[in-house]
Order: sequence, then structure tokens, then C-alpha cells
Amino acid sequence: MATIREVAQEAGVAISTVSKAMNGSYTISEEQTKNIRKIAARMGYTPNARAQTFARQATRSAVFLTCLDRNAAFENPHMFEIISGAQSALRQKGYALILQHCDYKDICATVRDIMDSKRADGLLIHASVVTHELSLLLSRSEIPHIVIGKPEAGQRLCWIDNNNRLSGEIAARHLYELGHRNVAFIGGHESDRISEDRLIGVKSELPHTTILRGDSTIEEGKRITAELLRLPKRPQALVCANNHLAYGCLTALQEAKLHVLADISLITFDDYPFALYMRPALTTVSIDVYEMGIQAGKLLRSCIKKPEMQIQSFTTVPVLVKRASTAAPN
Amino acid sequence: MATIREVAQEAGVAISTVSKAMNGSYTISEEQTKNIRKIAARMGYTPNARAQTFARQATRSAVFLTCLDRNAAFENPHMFEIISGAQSALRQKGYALILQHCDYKDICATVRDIMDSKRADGLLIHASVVTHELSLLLSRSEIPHIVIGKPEAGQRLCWIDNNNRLSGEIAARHLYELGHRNVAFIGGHESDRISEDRLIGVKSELPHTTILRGDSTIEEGKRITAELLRLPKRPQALVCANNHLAYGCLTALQEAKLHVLADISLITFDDYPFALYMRPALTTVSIDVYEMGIQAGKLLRSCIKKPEMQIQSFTTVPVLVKRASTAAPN
DNA sequence: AAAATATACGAAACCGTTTTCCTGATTTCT
DNA sequence: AGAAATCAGGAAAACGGTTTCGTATATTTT
Repeated sequence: MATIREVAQEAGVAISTVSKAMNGSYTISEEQTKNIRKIAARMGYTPNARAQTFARQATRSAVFLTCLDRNAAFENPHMFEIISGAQSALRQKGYALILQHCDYKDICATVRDIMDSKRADGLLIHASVVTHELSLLLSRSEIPHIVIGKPEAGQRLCWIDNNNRLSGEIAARHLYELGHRNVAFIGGHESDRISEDRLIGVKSELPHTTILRGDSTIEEGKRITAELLRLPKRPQALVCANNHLAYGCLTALQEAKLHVLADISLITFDDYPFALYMRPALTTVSIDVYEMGIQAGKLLRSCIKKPEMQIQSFTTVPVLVKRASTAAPN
Repeated sequence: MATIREVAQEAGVAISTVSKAMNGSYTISEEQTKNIRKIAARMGYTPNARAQTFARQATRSAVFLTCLDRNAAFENPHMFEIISGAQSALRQKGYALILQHCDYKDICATVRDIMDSKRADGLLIHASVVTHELSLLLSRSEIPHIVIGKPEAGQRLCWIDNNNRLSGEIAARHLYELGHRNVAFIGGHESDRISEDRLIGVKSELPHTTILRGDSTIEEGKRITAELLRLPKRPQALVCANNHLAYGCLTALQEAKLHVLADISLITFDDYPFALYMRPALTTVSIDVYEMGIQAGKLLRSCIKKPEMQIQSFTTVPVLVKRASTAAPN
């Protein structure tokens, strides 16, 4: 309720002195600073954030913009986690995180509005596709921004993504070390960059991997697996590019009366909650999504602090979560 | 980049006139309004949100405060959905949603800071427990606020919650209509209000329900179910108070070689993604969580608009999602 | 002792809108 | 026709801090 003016009067100093004392300027003596802070506390003075925002010409806030369609966003159980990570990293330095959602078609208009209205000091964009138009808009913008997800080649953007290639390598190495040589990869279509990157990783460790592709759905996982089981030389281990495929795969294996672990191993990526609840619990190569959010927030912070900063990117390091779906071949 | 000053100069009118034209005041002629807007658009003028916030003495934003511990929040797959709903309802009227998290012990300090610093116009609180201290602080506060979840008796708060009692009724009625009379309820402890409310609903339809309680974990669900199966008169249908119990229950049933659907029916609440992926897919009584977020946002909006508003509450209406785990008894 | 420097604080500009109140012109009413 | 009411727009205050720059005093240097 009290304003800086009243505090200044009470303390018998100038307004500017109170401001400096509250913000800790070295031009105010320690004694004076302490005294002013004590008086401010006694009067219940809290700086008015609206006035600070205006005076500082900075909101101390960032927008987390999601541009997935609603269902896709809700089905991604990591969404809240990554946002929370970003929130935490930003809040730690006094930045608020504003959540905003828009349709793909509105994304440029939305970004432009955030820029022009100056309602935030930074922007985190979580979009599965960064169009050329958006990339251009961002590169010309004055607002610091980070893209979560890997941009197209040639787009000069700060971004953060999972190291999917490394994930693939880790999965393949795990199988290799268990003794598997006859491995099949069940992936999405060739246009699915995440799936493809994982495949590259797998192939770098196990070059002779059989590859099958389909839509990333449970049904397709089931169908592809069934097809795979009809092959003359049945694989000893399966790598599923994502959880949907893995779930379909698991179902098909059960229907074929195959025992995961004794007969065949299965490994997948992204630790969706249901990976733990499956029977058997699925071994996965996943990443610490909360940490990824933290890194995104930190990277944005440094972009805000040093706008002249070089383009940077950051890939999170995946970890193997061993559960009950992988074992040595018998 | 352009300011209102420059637009005013260009249009040859006063600053206040531009302001009114942009905000649509009836004291400016339509012709003039159109003209000014055209000039503003040509000059690329967008009102500076920071200055607006300051001048209006309102941020046009609300804070969504979560005070669950991190893991609990991440395991709740509905968290993002409800926040998105609130975001949507608020954004629709130009309000931004700020995400903030705090530990339970910091909740009062956090709320106080949001109030004192005036960094938001409204507050949505998602906490599983509203302490007396918090309730008091809120009731004395000047910031409009909504609690998501049911407050304790005697706390005068605006709140939004699922109608858990009705959920219980719907579940029981569904079983009753299928022909079940011999039903057991597997619930959390008596301190678990959600579980208890659901139980009240169940009992109102099926008064002779057998009741067993335990921790809301998978292991306990398993243990309780095993215990239940040893009873002389095995129930025909089970109601599990939450998904963890249901999952444990399902596992126990499988281990007992009982066939869900043919031998026994199972119904639970809250449509967690894995309810759909279970085998058989679980019939649940759930709510539209996104809609719940929308309602929370709308209720907050009206609290902001009319601060003198009466205490209001809103319970969402659950719906039965029939899947493959409930059938008539044989 | 005079000059240069450092220290601690104050005065005032500034941030860019909104909003209130006022005024002159036009219209309506009696 | 004169008074009252309405209309369209302008002038200026207000919002509450931050920050720059200036200055008096104290300290150090020469």
C-alpha cells in the first residue's frame, strides 16, 4: 500500500535514495541502506511491480508459446514438466513465465504481437515445425528467443532439443552389450525427424538393423510387429522409435504368445508414465525433461542478458532407464 | 516502435484522442476513429503493454499457482490440461496467465508477494490443502482468487472442483444398471476426501457395498484386491477410487487368472491416459479437465470484474466413459 | 594548503499510456 | 431566439518507480 514516496518521507531521504537502497546500489552507504530497508519493511512497502516494469522498460517475464494442436499437447505428458523446468529457471532470477497457446496459422501474428507490445522480455517457442516465415520474423526481431526442438538446417536460431541420435546409440549399445546382433527398428515415417535421428544412432552401433516404418500409432505398431514376426529370421530384439509404436508392439507380442524378456527384448524412448506401468515395465532411453526446461530457461536468461550473444544450441543427454523388457538373448 | 505521441502528431490530434480511438471510446466520432486507426496501422503502432499496465493500474494477467510437490504435479497428467483451459478462458479476454510454483511452506509468502507487488490482477490456486492461514490471508486480500479443489468447511472461498460424489453415483448406477448388486469399493484412507466423496456417491446407489481401504498406490491396490478375492462371496464388480488402485487391482485380477469382463467388472475414476491403454481398456467416470480449467478462468474473470461478487463455487459434471472393463454379471 | 578524487546522496527527467475534467461547437428543447 | 443539453475532442494530471547527472562533503594526493 505504501509507495516509495512515503518511505522516502518517513526516512527523510530522497526517493532515488530509497530506490537505490531497495535495489542494493553501492552508492548508498550500508548503514543508510539497512535503515531504509528497515523502515520500508515496517511500513509494509513492496515496490509496485507495474511501476517497475514501466520504469525499467522491462517486464521481467518471458512467454512460453506452445503451438501444438490441443490434443497433441495434452497427450504429451512431458509438456507440463518442461514448462515447469523453464518456470523454475526463470523464476529463480525473478522472471515470470507466461503461458500462451496459439494455432499454427496464428503463430507469426502472435509472435509479432508479443514483440510489438513489449509484454515480455523473452520468448520460448515450443512448436514441432518452425516455418521459414517464423524463422525470418524471429531473426529480425529484437526479442530474445529460444526454440525448443531442432530447427531446419539453415535457420539461425537458439534451440534446445533432445539428442535423439545419441538416444539411438545408447539404445543400440545397450542391446549390443546384452549380446543382441539381430535387431529390428520399428520407426515412424521418413519425414519424422525424431524417429530418423534415433535410427541413425541405432545404425551407427548396429549397422545391420532391419528397418520397418509406419504411422506412429498403436495400431501400426501392432501391425508392423506382426509383420516382423512372420520374417524367416525373427529378430531377437526390437527398438521402437516411440511409445505408441512400443505399446502396439507389446500388444502384438503378447498376442503372438511371445514372452518379452525370455523370447525377445524390447526397448523404446521417452519415459512416458505408462512405460513404467506396462507389463513388463519397459526399458527406455529417456531424458530428464524437467532439466531440459531448466536449460531452456537458463539459455533464454543469458540471451536476455547479452542480446549480442552468438547463436547457441543445447542438446540434452539421454539416459538409459533399465527395466524389465531387455535381457540377453537366449 | 512508434509511440502514441507520434501517432497523435501524424494524425494532427491530441494524444488522448488517439488513446480513445484505439480503445474504442464513443466520445470519438467513427470517422475520426477509423482515420486514427488507419494511421496507427500504417505507422506500425502497437500500444506499449508496459505503459498500459502502469496507466491502467492493472496488469491484465493472473497467476496460476501450483503448490503440489514436484513429483505429484508431474504425475498428474491433468495438470497441463487444466492450466491450458484456464489460459484459454483468460487469454480470450486479453488476460495473460503466469505460471508459478511454490513449496507448501512458502505459499503464504508467495501469495502475499503477488498481492503486495500487484504483479497480477487475479490468482488461481491449485493446492491439495488450503490451510487456515492461507484461507485467512486470502479472505483479507484484495486480489480476486479462485481455489481449484474443495476447501475445508467454513472457509469462505470461491472454488472449483469435480463433483466427486456425483462421480461415485454415476459409477454405482452404471454397475447397478448392468445388473450388479454385489459390489466392492477399493478406496484410499478416510482422510482422502476425494476417495471418501466418491464412496458416499457409490453408497447412495448401492448401500451394501463392501468397503476396503489402503494407500493410494499400485501395490496397495494389488494387495487389497487379493484380499478381496479371498472373501467367501466374491464381488461381481469393483469400484476403484483412483487410477493407482485400479492398476494394482487389474494386476491382481490378472494374476488370479480372473478375466475382467467375463468374471468381474471394474470401474474407476479420472481418465488418465493409461486407462485407455490398459487391457482391457478401463471404463471410467471422468471429467473434462480442460473444461474445468475454462470454468476456473471464467470464474476468475468475473471475480476480477465484480470484486464485490458473492462467494461462488462450481463443480464440474462427470461423465461415464464406457470401455471394456464393465459388463453384466454372468 | 590547494587540488584532485572519492563518497553519499538529491533533483529532476523519464518511461508511454489512461483518464478526468474542461471547452467550444453543434444540436435540441422551450 | 435563447437556454440547455449533447457531442467531439484537447490539456494536463496521474500512475510509481529507475536512472542519470549534478553537487556538497569528506578524503586523499601533491
